[in-house]
Amino acid sequence: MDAIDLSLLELLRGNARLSYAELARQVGLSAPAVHERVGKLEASGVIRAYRAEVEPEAVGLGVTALIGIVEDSGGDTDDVLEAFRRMPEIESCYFMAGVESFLLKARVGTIAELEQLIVRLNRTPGVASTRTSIALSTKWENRPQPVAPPFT
Amino acid sequence: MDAIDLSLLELLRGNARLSYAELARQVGLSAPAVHERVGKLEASGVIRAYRAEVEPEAVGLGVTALIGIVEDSGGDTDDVLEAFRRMPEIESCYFMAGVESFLLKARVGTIAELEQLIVRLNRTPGVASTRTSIALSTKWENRPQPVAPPFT
DNA sequence: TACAGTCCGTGGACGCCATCGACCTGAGCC
DNA sequence: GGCTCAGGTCGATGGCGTCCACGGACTGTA
Repeated sequence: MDAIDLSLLELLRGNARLSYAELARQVGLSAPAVHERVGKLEASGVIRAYRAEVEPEAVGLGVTALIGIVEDSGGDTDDVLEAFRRMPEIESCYFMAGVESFLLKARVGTIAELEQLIVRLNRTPGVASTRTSIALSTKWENRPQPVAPPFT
Repeated sequence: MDAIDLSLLELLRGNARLSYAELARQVGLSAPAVHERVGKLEASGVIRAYRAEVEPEAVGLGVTALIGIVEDSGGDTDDVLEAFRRMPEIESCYFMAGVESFLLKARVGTIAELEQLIVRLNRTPGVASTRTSIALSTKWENRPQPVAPPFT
């Protein structure tokens, strides 16, 4: 993991569909060299995936909500997590410090669907309570940090 | 925007580096047809970007925090937003319903950097107070919803 | 019905790209 | 020195991206 790897990561975070030839030109190596470096970054898990970022409204997911979850004292955290994992509306799941053990980001089409999701969450064994905040608009999301910090 | 477009979106959300030829095979069209459809999805803004998803720890960003912002009654929301936009640590920014006008997701390298970020946020004109929760671990993030809902 | 226009696809062509193997070079180590 | 290995370049080749000409389905109009 050197400066060239960091440039590659930055380029691919900006546009994941750049060709190896183009990446090679940008970092000043040959295409096969870049191919091998990117392959290693993928294999070692530094690059987790390549994703197209889709406008949520365009696929009928206009409602974004952030939901804090307070866990039941008796519940099994793994079971709760597994239940969350089975709910496709939950796009992100963070295990938090604080009273609320989890913070979920969910995306649904309508407020009615959000209501159903909250009901399902409250019924989930191990969940003591939920606290939902609705996002009126997403100013930006998953913005790549422009420069990677100095590296060891 | 028909069923084929939705399949293309789903395929590209799963792997943004699929070739047009491969996409064409999956949806049963020719490569040029897919090329044109994807081009239109990009032009119309349905596809916002293609991003490589990078393991944050691997680039020295091991600390994730979610920060709620209460706005000053006198402040200008646009100015506050602009100030946030200039802080690269802020990866996502939602405008919320509720007492806290914004929810920010920030990623930094160390707790010390988080402290500096919070100080900067509290000093920002228009910000009345902040409430920071630290994510101990990210269970998952930006998971693509498996199937797009029925479409009009 | 006939006709023209539009949309959206296919197939062919051509140049660039991905990818493989062979080879080169410098660093580290006996 | 000479071995080994990591990591690069170069050259070849098959597949891919992309442009263009063409054609069928649908629609509105005479």
